[in-house]
Amino acid sequence: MTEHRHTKLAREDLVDLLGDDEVVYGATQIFDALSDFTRFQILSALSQGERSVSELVEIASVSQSAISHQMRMLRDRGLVSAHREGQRMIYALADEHVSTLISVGLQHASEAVKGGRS
Amino acid sequence: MTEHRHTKLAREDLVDLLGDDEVVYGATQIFDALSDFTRFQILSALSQGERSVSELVEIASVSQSAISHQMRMLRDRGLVSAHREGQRMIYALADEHVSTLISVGLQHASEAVKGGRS
DNA sequence: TGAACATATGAACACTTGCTCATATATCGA
DNA sequence: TCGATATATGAGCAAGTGTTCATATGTTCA
Repeated sequence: MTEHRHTKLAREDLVDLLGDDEVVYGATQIFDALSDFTRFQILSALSQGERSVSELVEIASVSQSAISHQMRMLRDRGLVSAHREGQRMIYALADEHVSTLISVGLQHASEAVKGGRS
Repeated sequence: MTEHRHTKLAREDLVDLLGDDEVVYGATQIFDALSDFTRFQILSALSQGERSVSELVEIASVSQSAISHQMRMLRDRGLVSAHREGQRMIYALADEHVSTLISVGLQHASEAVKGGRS
């Protein structure tokens, strides 16, 4: 396991990363994962703990098939990990950054929505 | 102007926000803005300072029309603001959260990519 | 006013996406 | 092994997306 516990990036390092198309593409991929309502709900739930597929079906209110398809994508992108427990497949977040992103995204949205609500 | 300078959210507040579909949808919208390669480049550039449309055309290597279309979307979502300076339109980030998200996204991607490169 | 420059807009199109339906695979208990 | 339960997979489709091309609007300077 690599050690990388929320070390803040210097501005110059950030600019370096921006010059690397592969890194930039990778960044867009994680944002893409969070850009869909269903996937956001899945990842938010996982950010609070492991969940089985059937639990996620309940949480996201979509079909079991839809959840499975989404989980495959999230697994392919390395955002979640899975292990079997009896008949159930248990999914967990595989990337600590996702939680941070969810938190910042929600904070942004709640401030944006506050303005529009009396 | 509302004061909201990076106050960290308590876990309970986060769970509250997750229950609000409107807030969740708003969060997915900002992630959607960052999920496209062109828009990510635009927003990264703006996170380092104001830019005109023609500058963004250079940075993102797409047509002027493509940039204008994207800027309209970013304006509609309240992520950028614009003002005119002579013949130029100058765009700027309108949301401080975007910079944070870009930074975390790049950090995630650089760690992910590091593994795949010798 | 008219040419040159900067940006915006609308239509059209290839491509992608998230879903459903049907079905396959995997595991458990009797 | 059989039926029940849990999850995965593939095909197909309606809806959405990002781009380009052509053109419109806006601004400056002579």
